Amino acid sequence: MGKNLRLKSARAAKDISQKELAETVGVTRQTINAIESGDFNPSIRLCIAICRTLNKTLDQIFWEDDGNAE
Amino acid sequence: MGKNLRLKSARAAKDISQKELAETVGVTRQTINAIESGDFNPSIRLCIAICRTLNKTLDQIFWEDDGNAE
DNA sequence: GCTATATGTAATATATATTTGGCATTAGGT
DNA sequence: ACCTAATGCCAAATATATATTACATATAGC
Repeated sequence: MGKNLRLKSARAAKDISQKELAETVGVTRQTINAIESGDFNPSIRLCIAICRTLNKTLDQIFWEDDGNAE
Repeated sequence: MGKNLRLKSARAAKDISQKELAETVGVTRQTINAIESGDFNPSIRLCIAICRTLNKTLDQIFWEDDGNAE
């Protein structure tokens, strides 16, 4: 499963650590780390919470196969 | 938790039954029913599979809080 | 009235997301 | 050299998504 580099990048763009993001959305750091690593398959509500924190939408962070131009 | 009427509506627009959608995305009918009923919190991969089947994006079916004009 | 399809819902079982706790590495500051 | 923050990863425990089976209702066609 591929890494989620868009998540990692959006988090970096806001200068938020994995730990901070995790606390903000109410999960543990390991969960955020696993999502970025592509190790699993988070729930939609968690995805929505992450996107809100990073000021992105679901399509921008989790949708695949379209135009993901940098 | 609110019902997902956008999902129900998108499915109706393609004239696909809960059972057909379930088989297409590889889950059971009860799972699709529970998502439409808002009873739980599906995984992002399942959401993506549903959206692909219905020719919609994540934002169109699962994103909340923006402009959802009918 | 009978049969078939579509839907809503419930109980129990299984798979997996998520937590907890821990260890290792890297980079920065003192 | 030491300390701290940030990250990657791992094993075991817990919470919850999902499967399985089943029952009920409504509608449509025969």
